[in-house]
Parts: sequence; structure tokens; C-alpha cells
Amino acid sequence: MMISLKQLAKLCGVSEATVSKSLHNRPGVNAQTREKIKTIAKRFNYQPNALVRSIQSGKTLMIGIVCDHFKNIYAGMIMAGVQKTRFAHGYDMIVIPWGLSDTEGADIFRTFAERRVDGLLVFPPDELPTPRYIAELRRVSCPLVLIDQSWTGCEFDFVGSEDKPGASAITDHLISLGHRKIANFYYGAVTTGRSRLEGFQSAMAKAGLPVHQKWLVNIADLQHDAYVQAKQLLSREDRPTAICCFNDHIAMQVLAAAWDLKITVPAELSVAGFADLWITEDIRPRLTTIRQDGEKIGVEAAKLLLDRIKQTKKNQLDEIEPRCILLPTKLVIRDSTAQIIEK
Amino acid sequence: MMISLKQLAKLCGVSEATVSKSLHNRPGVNAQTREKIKTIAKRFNYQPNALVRSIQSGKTLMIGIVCDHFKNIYAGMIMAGVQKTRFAHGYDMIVIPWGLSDTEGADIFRTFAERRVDGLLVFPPDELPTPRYIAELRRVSCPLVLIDQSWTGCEFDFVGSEDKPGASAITDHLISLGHRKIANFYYGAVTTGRSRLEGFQSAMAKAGLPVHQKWLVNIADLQHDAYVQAKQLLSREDRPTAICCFNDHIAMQVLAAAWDLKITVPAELSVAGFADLWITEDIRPRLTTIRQDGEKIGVEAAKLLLDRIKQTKKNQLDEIEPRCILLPTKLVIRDSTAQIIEK
DNA sequence: CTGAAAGCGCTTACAG
DNA sequence: CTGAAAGCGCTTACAG
Repeated sequence: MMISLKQLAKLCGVSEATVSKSLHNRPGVNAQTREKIKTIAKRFNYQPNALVRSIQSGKTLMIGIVCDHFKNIYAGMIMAGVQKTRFAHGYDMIVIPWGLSDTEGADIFRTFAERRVDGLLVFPPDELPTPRYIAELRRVSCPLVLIDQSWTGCEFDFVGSEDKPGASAITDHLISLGHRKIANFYYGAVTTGRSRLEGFQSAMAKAGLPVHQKWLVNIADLQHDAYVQAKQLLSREDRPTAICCFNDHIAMQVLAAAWDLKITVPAELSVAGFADLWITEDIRPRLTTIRQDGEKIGVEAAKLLLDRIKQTKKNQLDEIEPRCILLPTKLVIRDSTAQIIEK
Repeated sequence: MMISLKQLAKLCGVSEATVSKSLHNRPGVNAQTREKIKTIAKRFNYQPNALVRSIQSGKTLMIGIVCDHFKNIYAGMIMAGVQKTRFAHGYDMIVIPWGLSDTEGADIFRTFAERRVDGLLVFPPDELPTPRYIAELRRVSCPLVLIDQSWTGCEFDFVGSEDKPGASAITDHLISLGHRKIANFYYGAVTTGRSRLEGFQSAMAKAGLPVHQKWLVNIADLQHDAYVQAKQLLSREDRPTAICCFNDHIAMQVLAAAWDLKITVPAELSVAGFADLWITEDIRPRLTTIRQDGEKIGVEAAKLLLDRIKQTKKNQLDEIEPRCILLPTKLVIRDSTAQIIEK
């Protein structure tokens, strides 16, 4: 189907070496010969076999990325940054979602190893990693950068957001609006969830405000539980005037619960998200949230990985400590939070 | 870094051939020798080099996919189906987004060719394809399946949705609710947009309802234009009582415009989407829409491609006509559409 | 049962 | 300027 260099050489009536040199513009080939070869190569649509080059050079110019799934808008923002950066540096990308694997990642990492990717970017799996999984991670023999969730401490290179300061900032915003009864819908299953909860708690403590246990709601899943819990919480006599949410999607569910209970946002209830997905501007009320620069996270993660790959080539990898990059976040005030109205 | 079979053979004190046979459980190796080799291979974490196998077999067990970006939820649903299917068949996947390329796809297709992918799945680019681009597509020398947009007619294999019947179904739904003044926000830049418009028009014609040109709004982009146009349209004295939208995201923008103009949905205005993304259940009012089975589209596209790859192996490709698979859609009635209230 | 040889598609010294 | 040879990491007939 696709012509080989050997066949091309035969067609041109020269040796394979001459074809190779011509196509790569290396010196030592007669100009006319070179042109002729190039013309014929083009006519037969010759494409050099990258697999061979990879074997010879020991570099595939390929990175692997493992992600959760493709319906996650936030992950999509990160992906965009990763793609841009890896492309600019001439790397291609193999993508494997968690979820496909039921062996805690073992087969995913084996695939990447067999394909000889030069480096690996890993999004966190949906749940907390098992010891088995961490062990798999340690066996990976190419550079590796973790994204978003920092559950391994500083054992690996990592790029994420300043979750705790971000959560504090949005809590401060609610407090400054006069809110005192503030609930928090957190997601304890992931490290970012716990960090954001800490940020919330420390801001509340600093302001001297009490945090009631009943207003600390640990969401069981990201899809529907927040709606159910919000409906329960908001149906009670003594309900909060504001709710800090783990992310924008949770906030949307809280907004939906409030709507269904005929509680007006922001007049009767303030709701705050986290992430700043594009939907925050398309829903009503527009969502107040903390902006994470997803694309930048992707860019930095890819850059860090590419650096590590370069260092590996120079055998400098052992001298280097894991890096932990946390990107700043920013409060974006929209219409879902407002001054509390005293009755 | 990673041990080679040659090194492994040396470590085991046997020939490369024996190692190869042992690891692949081929007959003709002494049981003890085999076990010893396997143990040592495991200890040194030997991973066979897939690049070599690909060169030898002429199959990379790899498919390429080109998509628009990763923030598109609908595309994400399709991706999920693709991933599931290609994984189940033992294929890996290289992903390249349009957008990275400023040469109308030429470098994307070159990359896939050099990497020797066994097949290609292509999502449509954001805009209508240029002749140059179609030419690039024709030069692709591996099996190829187009997804979602059918702009090349039936020149290539294609998997998409029954857009026209779907659009008719949702129009019928609005008509059955008593609506007579129905607007349509369509997206003329893509083939699905034009098909859905046709479906709308034919349903209106069948019901003997007039379609006013001013209520046929061609959206300039998918991000913001619908909001702007909806605000204009809905501010006029003589406004429609229902709006059919190209997709759920457009519908969200129309919903936002109505909200900002204090027009109540569905009491004063019905709004219908297309796609049935997960957000349709999280927003208020919940969106009436046409469900496309995105995952199934992905599954079918991947299956078709895998079939074609098999046929290529058997050299049967020329005997075969391009296939055009259109998957059925389904009306999902929620809260954004309702009986018209006569004043 | 075991291993030497040829070959996949290329590149890179090295002769001529 | 041109090409024969060796080698990348494997697998697959084929001798022994």
C-alpha cells in the first residue's frame, strides 16, 4: 500500500543510502540525482516509516496521556494546553482513558511501555489510588508528570492549582457579602476536594465564624448526589444563606435544587463554584466561581514533562528532585452571589 | 533504561530465538528453560518493543483520530464509544486535534501516515472543508471513516445521526403543543445544521404553517452569537412562541436571553435543543431535546473502521462501496417546552 | 530442544 | 558522488 524506501530506491535506480541522504538533504549527493529522487518520492507519495526511526534513535517523539473520560470540560481545558505544547515541540500523543482498564492501570502502563512513549502525563483516576496502583506508577520507566490531583505527596512531578487559597478567596467573598451561615459541598474522595475544604475552613476560622458539621456535605459522586443533598439541606427550617461548592458542576446541581424549591438565587441564597468552565456564563444566574487556568496547567505539565525527557537523554534524571507546580487561581464574581437580605 | 531481548538473552545465557519462543509460549522450548526465562524477564521488567512487531507485521494496531477539541461534550460522548470499541479489539489510539494544524490537515495526515496507523477516524473540522482539504483526505492510504458531518456526500464511509427526522420530530412536538409562531436557530456552516433546518421546514410545511424568513436565524458561531440574536429577536413586538435550536448549547443561550429579558420559559416561550448532553438535566428548566446516541455513533464508527481494516488485510477493499450509517434519534420531552398560553 | 541466519525498513559510518 | 555493510530489536523459518 505504502511504498518503502527500498522500493523507491529500485524505482530511482539508486541505492537506499542515496535515497535516504537525498530526502534528508544531507550532503554528498549530486544535485540532479537528488531532485530526481525527490520528484519520484513525491509522485509515489513516499512517507518515511516513523517506527523505524524511533527504533534507531531510541526516541518515539510520542507521549502517552491517561485521562478519565472525554466529557469532562475541565479536563478538556487542560488537554488543550497539553496538545498545544506537545505539538509545538514535535511530539505526538497516545491517549488512554482510565475506565477502559479494570486492572488498576497495569495494562495501561504496559501499553505505554511497549509503545515506548518518551514520557507520560497522568490525570487522576476517578477514585483514590490503591497501593497497587501507586506501585504500578513507580514501575514506569519513563518520565512522568501527574496532573490535578496530588495524592502521592511529592513523590512525582506534579502540576495543579492553588486549591486551598482559591477556596479561601471565595469564602472570603461570601463573608464580605455578609454571609454567616455558609455551607460547603465538598468532594472528599479527591485531594483537591480536601484542599478546598481546608481553604474554606481556614477562611471561616479566620473570620471567627462557626462551621456546623451538618453544613459540611461530603458529596458521594459528581453526577447527581449534590442535587439530592442540596434539596434536603435547603428544605430544612434552618438553612444556610450561602453554599460553597467543590466545582461548577456541583454548583449547577445546587442551583437546580434551589430552583425546584423556589428559593431565589442570589436573593435568598448565594452559590459559588470552582473551575470557571464555559457554562458558567451560559447559565442563569451566571455563576460566581474561582477561575483555574486549565489550559495553563496543561501547558506547564507538558513543558515539565518535555524537560524531563530532555534530562533523561542526558542521563541527569537521578540528580533531580520532583517538582510541584501550583498555578494561581482567581475569583470571578458574577450573579450567583450577593449581599444577604435581612428579613 | 528498558532492557532489550538481546540483553535478556545474554542474562539468561540462551539465544534470542529461545527467549522469543519462551515468552510467546511457542512450542519447542524445554519447560524449565522457559520458566527460568520468564522469571528473569519479569524481574528485569522486560517489555517487548511494539515498534518492532509493527514493522514486522505491517500492522501497528493503532488507529488515528482527528477531532476538533476536547471541550465539546457531544464529541466526548462519541469518543467514549470509540475508545471502548477500539480497546476491546486491542487497538491503541493517536489523537490529533484540528486547530493545531494551519495547513488544512496536510501535516496531520502526514503524521498519521508516518506513524503507520492502520485506520483513521475523522471528526469534521470547525468550518466547511476546502477542496484542498478534501484532496488531502483522498490521498490517505489507509481506511478512513468520517464522523458526524457528511459534507463529502457518500465518497467516504460515514457514521452520523438521523438529523432531518430528528428535527422534524421536535418540530412536530412543538406544533402539537399548539405553537404556530416557531423560530429556528440553525447553524448553516455544517451539514448537520442544514439537515436539521430541512427537517424543521418540512415539518412546518406538512402542518401547513408558514415559516417567516426573519425567524430563520443562521448562527454565526456556536459560542455567543445565539445569545445576541435571541435577545434581538425576542425583544421585538412580534416574537415567536417557540424556538427550535441547532443544539443544546444554542438552546442554553436562548434560555439565557429569555431570562435576561424576563420572558418565562416555558410559560411564555418554548425552547428545544438537539443532542441531549448531560447538562440538559442539570439546567432549569430542564431542556426538551432530541437525543442522539453519541456513544453509539462512536461504537459504530470504530466498528466500521475495524471492519475496513480487516478487509484491507484481505485486499478486498476495492470491491466495497462506502457505507453511510445514520443512527436514529429520539424525542426527549422535559420542561422547556409547553402548551402555548393564549392571552 | 536450541541457535544461527535472514529479514522487516530504515540510517549511518565507511569504502571505493 | 555512490553504494555495500552493519545495526536498531525483534520474529520466523530452518539447520543441527
